[in-house]
Amino acid sequence: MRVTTPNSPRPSSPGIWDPGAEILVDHSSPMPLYFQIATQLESAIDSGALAPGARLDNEVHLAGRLGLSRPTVRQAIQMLADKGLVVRKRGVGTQVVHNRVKRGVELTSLFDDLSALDQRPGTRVLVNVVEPAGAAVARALDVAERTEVWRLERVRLARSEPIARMCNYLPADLIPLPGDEVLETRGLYQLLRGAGVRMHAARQSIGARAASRAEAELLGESEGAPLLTMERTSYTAAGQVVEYGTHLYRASRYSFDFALRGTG
Amino acid sequence: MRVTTPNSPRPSSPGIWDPGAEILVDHSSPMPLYFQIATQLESAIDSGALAPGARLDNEVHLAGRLGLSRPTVRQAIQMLADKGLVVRKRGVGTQVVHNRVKRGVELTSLFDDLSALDQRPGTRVLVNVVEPAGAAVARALDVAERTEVWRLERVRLARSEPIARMCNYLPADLIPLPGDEVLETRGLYQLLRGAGVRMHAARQSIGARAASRAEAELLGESEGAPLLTMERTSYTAAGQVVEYGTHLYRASRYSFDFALRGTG
DNA sequence: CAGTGGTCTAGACCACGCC
DNA sequence: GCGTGGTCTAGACCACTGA
Repeated sequence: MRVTTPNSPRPSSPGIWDPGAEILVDHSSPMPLYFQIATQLESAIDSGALAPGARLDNEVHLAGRLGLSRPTVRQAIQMLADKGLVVRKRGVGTQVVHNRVKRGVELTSLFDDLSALDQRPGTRVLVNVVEPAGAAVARALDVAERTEVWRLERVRLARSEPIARMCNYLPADLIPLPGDEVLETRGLYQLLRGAGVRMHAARQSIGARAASRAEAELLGESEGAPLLTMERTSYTAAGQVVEYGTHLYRASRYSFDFALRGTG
Repeated sequence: MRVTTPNSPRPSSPGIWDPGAEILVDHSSPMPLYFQIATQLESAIDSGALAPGARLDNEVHLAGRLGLSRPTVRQAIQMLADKGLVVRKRGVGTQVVHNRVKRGVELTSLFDDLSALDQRPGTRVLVNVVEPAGAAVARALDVAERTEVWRLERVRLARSEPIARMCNYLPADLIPLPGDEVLETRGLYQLLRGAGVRMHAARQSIGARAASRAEAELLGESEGAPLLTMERTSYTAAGQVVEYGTHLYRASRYSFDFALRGTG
């Protein structure tokens, strides 16, 4: 997608990186133009071609150079501003942020997180059944009581050591039920994404408590050790519940890192 | 800002609430038009006038009724969609979400949270000094070592019971240093907002550990009790560090609830 | 098929920050 | 003053949905 042009035909002012030279738009692509621009600018920032503090070419120039209207270019840059990658200041310009806030691990799964950290994630499947929903689960999934739901209970391993115990409930008709062997090599969110289920939002609650004897044994901790608890309900864009889960993490081995944005 | 008109002059189609009848825009106001619209629509949703599932008037009609262009109206509705209050579907329309995800407690302070819950928050100030930054604090605040920083240590109370111990570091020149008595009645974020400091993003890490003897005593727990730990760095829109804090919460009395949005 | 949101254009004026 | 982003207009065509 990104094309590098080592020498700009006309050097721009010192300190101002000229994105026009490295951005190409494809009018025949189904991908929106503003998205094409944003993607390429983001790549430039990720790769360091656009270093922190670098000023972007201004909207009007960039639009002219790309042969696009200003609103389109503006929409692209706004995407980056919303992500916190650049800062816009009226009368000044747009700059790549200095102190980049780590990309929020929003709506990712533990499996993804561990994969990204090269922690060799593994899974032990304890329960993988379809059963009628009890009252609490029915309320959480927003379905009628005794509706068939998919119940999943797993232990997550990293480098062969237990990290978490995860209990999940999902609508039974959401995706074809995978066998245990599939669940052992793929995260739940990975499976959902693969089946075209797209998460859009989630409600999450994080707390802590002391480990019971059984929990301690399962996770390789001692009784009374602090555990992180996480309860999460995930939704599609249409507001349908995708998944309800209650997870238990060893506090000695895991913490939740994330980025927040905007004052609401 | 919002004006209620009890009787619509011309009843709209059944099931479709006609926002045009209740929305007024003021072209002379310094508040952007799209923001005026979004605010009033949000009020209608909050108040229940726009019930979950209700369809909004479409963009073109609404624009015509308000005497505005479609992009302006669209920007307003997009704000609500970004907040997760409405769902937009091409070929269908815009609906108020059924399963409303609780407003994320993004970048709020514990004091705000407790105030909102009517928990009668209080504060005991343990430390309130300006001192030279050590290596770790200097790195966290992104300032030179031995720069003067404001150090704050407090115990947060709710209904006169201790809930958390909070340690914060801030650039000393950010706001005039308040006396202890001010800190006892106002949250830190409240003070910062009042001084015009606007938080834009934060990096946060939540974990858990067992209470030491001193911590247990301070918080009214027993030694070894599980505590939630939170470490946070807050930034302005320009990427400057506003505050670095390490907090300790009684797990028996507090949990972090928040909403996540978008798949990143 | 008609209706909806998604995208895009080619301009315009304004408010703000800096010089 | 001048350049910047912030806002706004009045159209346009397209893709998708549902009847």
